Amino acid sequence: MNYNHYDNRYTDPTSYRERRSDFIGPPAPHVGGPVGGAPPPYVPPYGGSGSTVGGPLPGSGPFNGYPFDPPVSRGFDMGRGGGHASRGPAPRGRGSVGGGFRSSDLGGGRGDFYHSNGGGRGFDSRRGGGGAGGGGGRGFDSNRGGGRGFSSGGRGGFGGGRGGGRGRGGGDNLDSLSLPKQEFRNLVPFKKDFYMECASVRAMSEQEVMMYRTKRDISVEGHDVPRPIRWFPEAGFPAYCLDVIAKLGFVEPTPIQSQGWPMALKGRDLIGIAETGSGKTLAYLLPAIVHVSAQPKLEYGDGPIVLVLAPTRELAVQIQEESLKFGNQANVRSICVYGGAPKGPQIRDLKRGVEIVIATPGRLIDMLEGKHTNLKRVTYLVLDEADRMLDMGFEPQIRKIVSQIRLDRQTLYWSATWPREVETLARQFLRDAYKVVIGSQDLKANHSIHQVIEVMTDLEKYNRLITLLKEVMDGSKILIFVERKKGCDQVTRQLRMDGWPALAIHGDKDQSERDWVLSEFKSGRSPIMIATDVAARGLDVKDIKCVINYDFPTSLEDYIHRIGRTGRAGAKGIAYTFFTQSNAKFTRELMKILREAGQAVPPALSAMASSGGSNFGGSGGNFRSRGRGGFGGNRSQISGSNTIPVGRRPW
DNA sequence: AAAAAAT
Repeated sequence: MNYNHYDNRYTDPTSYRERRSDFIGPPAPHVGGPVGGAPPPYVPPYGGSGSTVGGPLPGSGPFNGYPFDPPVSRGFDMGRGGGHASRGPAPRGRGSVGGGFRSSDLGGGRGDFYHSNGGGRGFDSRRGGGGAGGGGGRGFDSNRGGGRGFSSGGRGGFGGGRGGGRGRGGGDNLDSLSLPKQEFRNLVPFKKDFYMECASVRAMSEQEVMMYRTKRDISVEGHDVPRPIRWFPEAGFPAYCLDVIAKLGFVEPTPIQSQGWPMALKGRDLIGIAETGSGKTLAYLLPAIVHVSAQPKLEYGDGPIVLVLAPTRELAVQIQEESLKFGNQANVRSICVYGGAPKGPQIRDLKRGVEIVIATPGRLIDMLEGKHTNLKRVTYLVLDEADRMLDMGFEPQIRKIVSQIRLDRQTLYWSATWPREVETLARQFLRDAYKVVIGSQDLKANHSIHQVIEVMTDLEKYNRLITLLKEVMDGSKILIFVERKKGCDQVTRQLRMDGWPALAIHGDKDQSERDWVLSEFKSGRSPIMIATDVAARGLDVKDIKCVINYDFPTSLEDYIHRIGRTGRAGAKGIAYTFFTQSNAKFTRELMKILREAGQAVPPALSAMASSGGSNFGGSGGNFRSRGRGGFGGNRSQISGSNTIPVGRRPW
């Protein structure tokens, strides 16, 4: 139990409960709204009268008693407006962290995948059969060739993909010095194909299979694709898993599950793309449990068998919670390894031996460097939010981690968004993968979310937020996204000043505060959460009524993920988005998303599209979106130049 | 022109 992320509460001088009551006040006949109880009609709280849900205590000012009152020095400044004014060098919160792993460290000329055109990486050599470790490569190929002859595919391994005359000089030291090169010789073979097609599935005609897939919008790629299963028992999971599924109240597999499970159980690599809230986590966790159960028991000193990587700590924790529901059996323990929490308990748990590790990359690398665990026994690797994990900031870390894992592993990628550019990079870590996409691969929002776009200026945002909250607020959960940490604190502070029960979460806050804020939000005790993109992906909070994009996100993928915090598991949701002139470059693509989802396109928005999508807000636009939106598409792409990053979406 | 991820 020591690995529980709430541990820090118990080590705090003030207990969690004390702090809570400090904020909310006594369970309260005298406070207007009982915090946890049935939500009364929300009384917009101007004037800080005591009559608010979880609002300020009687007689207390804003922030009074908020246990994580942000110090003013954090730039928690009350002035609003002028949001985009400051252009100084953004103070990097975690400068030291950032420094170590950026792609620039990987040596000259490499470029991240968004820029891959310039890099000359020779991706394709991999498929051609060989690549032969690419000169100074890492020697994976030789390892492979020597011993096992696992899979005769012409897979060049990493070497092939990367070598390409790049001369990985200095940059690579980072990998080789801090982590010993993994030894892949004489690996014990392992089993990864567990799939036995159920008779009722085999009985389906090709026709029926096709119809089933069409009806559920399932498209598949790869050779030897298994048929979808239609009911939980057809997957062949252990009985106790089916019990849990029944207890959770699931009736029928979601499309990603019905096609993804047989694929994953066959032991094959997989790219699984399905909309937010459609059950991707279970799509990989249950096969993981089957996988683990078939492996020899862990021995002393062994690392995990299953490794799940996630982009934020909260998401990692959530995945572990999910896996705990199923992993009650002694042979599938799971722990979560992530930053911001004390290392000691994590180290202890790792050393004790654990089958499933769910981790954020940084802390896992830390653990590997400290030799507290190893990845020699990992045979089932999951990248959740895979496109995010392969994004610039993460890719080097992923590369480093994956280089420690045997090549004949099973690798699975999952996300709701899958930009085409990511696939080439992604396939470097896969072999002979299936791909299953629910719906089209184009950017697509969950259709049970009602999307409302409101065009306005920056100066109008706050007032509109207040009127919107008055309209919407009935005590249920509202998640507000802002672009930056500073703005996150500002909006939160202002809302609290105005008496709204709002808490902020972002990456500059202590993990203990992040945990606390999220739990307050989840429980509904604090029904308004203001967040940066730390909360954009994966988080599954029950009954979020409404998402508000106070600031438009920096990519449309993020837009999809953010609004996907509502409308989960078949529920309806609503998402309001404040859209300003400075977001004009997203106009066309956003309209496409709206149309696809059958949502109204407000005239003010279409007007922005026809007015030319002018996009010169200061310094020239975000390279990631260049070439994708507005009319500016081809405008400024100097083709062939390595100095101008190639946009994420070349069409 | 952001955020996130190790200390």
